[in-house]
Amino acid sequence: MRDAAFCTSACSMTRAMGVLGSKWKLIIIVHLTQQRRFGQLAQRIPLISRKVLTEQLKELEEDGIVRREAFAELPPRVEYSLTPHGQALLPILEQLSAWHCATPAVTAAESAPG
Amino acid sequence: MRDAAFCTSACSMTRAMGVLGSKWKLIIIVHLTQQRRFGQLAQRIPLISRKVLTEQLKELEEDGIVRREAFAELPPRVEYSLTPHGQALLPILEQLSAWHCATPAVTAAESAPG
DNA sequence: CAAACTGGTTACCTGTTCGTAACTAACGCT
DNA sequence: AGCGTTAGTTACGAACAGGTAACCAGTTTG
Repeated sequence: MRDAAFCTSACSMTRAMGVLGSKWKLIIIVHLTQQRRFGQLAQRIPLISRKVLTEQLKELEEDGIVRREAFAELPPRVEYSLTPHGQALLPILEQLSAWHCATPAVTAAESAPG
Repeated sequence: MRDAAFCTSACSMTRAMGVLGSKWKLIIIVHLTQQRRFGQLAQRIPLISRKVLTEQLKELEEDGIVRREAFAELPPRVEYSLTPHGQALLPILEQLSAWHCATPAVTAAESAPG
């Protein structure tokens, strides 16, 4: 989802979420470090459908995060890669993954004392 | 949204998105560095409704990211703050905001050559 | 002729998210 | 008695996100 109202907010985190705030985009960006072909991405990203992958890649391309290269072949071969702007996200996403791996184990009982 | 299927994925970014992948959560976390009262948060976070704020704070509390403290007062006073686990997100979110501020200006025409 | 390949599109449907507006509780004040 | 305060709840409807399945194109192969 690209949220126009978010994108024009005075709050920079809100603007960032306006562009990246789909549940799939950060996942796709991370996977682009390992696969480039559309079909490979569709196979390797857990739980995603081709329809959503296509849509999200299109938005990422429009936002200058991803680059699309179509080769003049049949059957069609298209490869996606990160632009420098997209590459700049990678260290941040690695920290986010690491943050989540450091999540303390909590039981349901103690995580919601309220 | 908390997505159970995402939370059990083998991919760590997918698991992280299973917990944080709502469009509001990172925004709320950032705002908790400046406001603690529920009403202040509702006023200062752009575009959010009290219903969504309540729901998202509850999930953040359940996931050990946010701490809720209710004072024995009337009318009720409740303050929210980040747990150490939530605090650990802040440098990452600052980088995300900075990344977005560094977004190159693109016209619609040049951002979607495909 | 049919099948396979790839990347993408589309119609339809379901599930989720969200916003609105009204409501709740108990106290203090007028 | 009614109003204001705060934080939270709830019902309802709207909007959005997403999945499924079928379709498309052109070449190659059997």
